[in-house]
Amino acid sequence: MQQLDIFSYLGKLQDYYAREKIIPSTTQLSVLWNVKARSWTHQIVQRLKEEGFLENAPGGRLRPTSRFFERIVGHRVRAGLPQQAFDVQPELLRIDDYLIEKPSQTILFPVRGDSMIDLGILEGDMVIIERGNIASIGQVVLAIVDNEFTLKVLARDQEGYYLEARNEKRSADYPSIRPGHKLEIYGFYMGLIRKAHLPGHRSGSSL
Amino acid sequence: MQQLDIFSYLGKLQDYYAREKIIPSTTQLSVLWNVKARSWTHQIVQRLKEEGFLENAPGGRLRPTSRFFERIVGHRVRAGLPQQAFDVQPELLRIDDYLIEKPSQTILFPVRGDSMIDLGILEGDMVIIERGNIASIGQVVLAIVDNEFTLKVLARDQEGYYLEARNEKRSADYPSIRPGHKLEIYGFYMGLIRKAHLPGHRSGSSL
DNA sequence: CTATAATAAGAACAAACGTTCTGATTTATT
DNA sequence: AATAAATCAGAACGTTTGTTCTTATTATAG
Repeated sequence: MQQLDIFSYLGKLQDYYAREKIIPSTTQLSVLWNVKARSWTHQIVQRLKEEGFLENAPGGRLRPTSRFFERIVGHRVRAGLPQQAFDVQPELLRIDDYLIEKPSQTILFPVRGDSMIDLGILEGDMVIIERGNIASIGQVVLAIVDNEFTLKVLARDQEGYYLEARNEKRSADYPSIRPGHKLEIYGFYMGLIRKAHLPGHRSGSSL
Repeated sequence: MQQLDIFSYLGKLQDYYAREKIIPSTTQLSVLWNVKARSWTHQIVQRLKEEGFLENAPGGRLRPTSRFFERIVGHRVRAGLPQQAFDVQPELLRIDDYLIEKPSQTILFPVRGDSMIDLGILEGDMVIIERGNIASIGQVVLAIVDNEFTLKVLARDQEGYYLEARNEKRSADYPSIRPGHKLEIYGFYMGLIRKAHLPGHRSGSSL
């Protein structure tokens, strides 16, 4: 008997996907894999599905699963490291996938000031905002106050809704904001991305 | 006459793609877009191709271009609310491009603990690490200490290099780490991504 | 060698596909 | 009201699709 070497097929497909960002049809897979019969290609695909590398998207076409992209760093680098890291290399867009659920209603917003520093939101960060105006108390929202956007925590007391900063040290500088008549909420804080500002030159000595 | 509102179609497709990770067939696009005639769907697709949001993969199927993933960046003042108008081009950026310069040398790393909280790095964040071992003093590095990854600030005094935490409040809990004989640096902190934990539901999907 | 299961190929088919054509309806402008 | 372009719909085409069936070839264990 033999053992079908799933992984040689998988490898070729992974390389193809890295290039073309798409899983091809059975016919094209046959070419890619040097398999003469589509039926056999189909068989291999079935195996890859059983192993959890592929799955059927609505409509029947194939798409990669998360296993398809799996690659543990520890293996490549150092055997036996307890914590795993995630390799981003094969599929760049996974960060985008991870962060954004409704692209059409999402905008990025640069943060100014340190009024939300206690939540780890720093000046220069890009906040991910999803449009919507049904907010819960305690949620971080992007509100419009005096025709300017401001990122604050939505709060409420007997007098009604208001906006709170989150900067304990400078709480005096960031008093709660009570809207004149109506509180206009533009969207919700869904997360953030930050680009570290590196020290200008990398002159350090090698270790 | 009229103006075909490309962006309403594009938005629906972007949301669909975020869910299903695939561009569907013309037939399914018709359903998604509520268009009765596949011919008209085909027309809209042509327009999206002309605008550079879609392209044909080998084999003829559609795939998203990099423009497809561009996100709108908002501004401080309300004046130019991002309404996706044609006349005023909003600023766009791709999250992955923005964050990652060298995909092949970049990994993501989940943060545990609050030892770096003063730098706005919280538990649950994903730190972006670029491999390399030439570090500058003051830089945040991912080091390997006792066979575990740890994120700390690289420092140096007359005795040599060591690692510092950044948590003023609990500085007693995070003493500086002096490597036994050799300090092994895995990579540098290049930024981070954070998914806000919303009140109620939605725990993160796997990356 | 023989038996057996994995591997490979081909033929065939209904369904779905991308595309083109032709015609109807809507819409804004004159 | 008349016009012209944009929008929408339906039908029809040849091709590719995913899938199943049947049959040949290989490799290994007994």
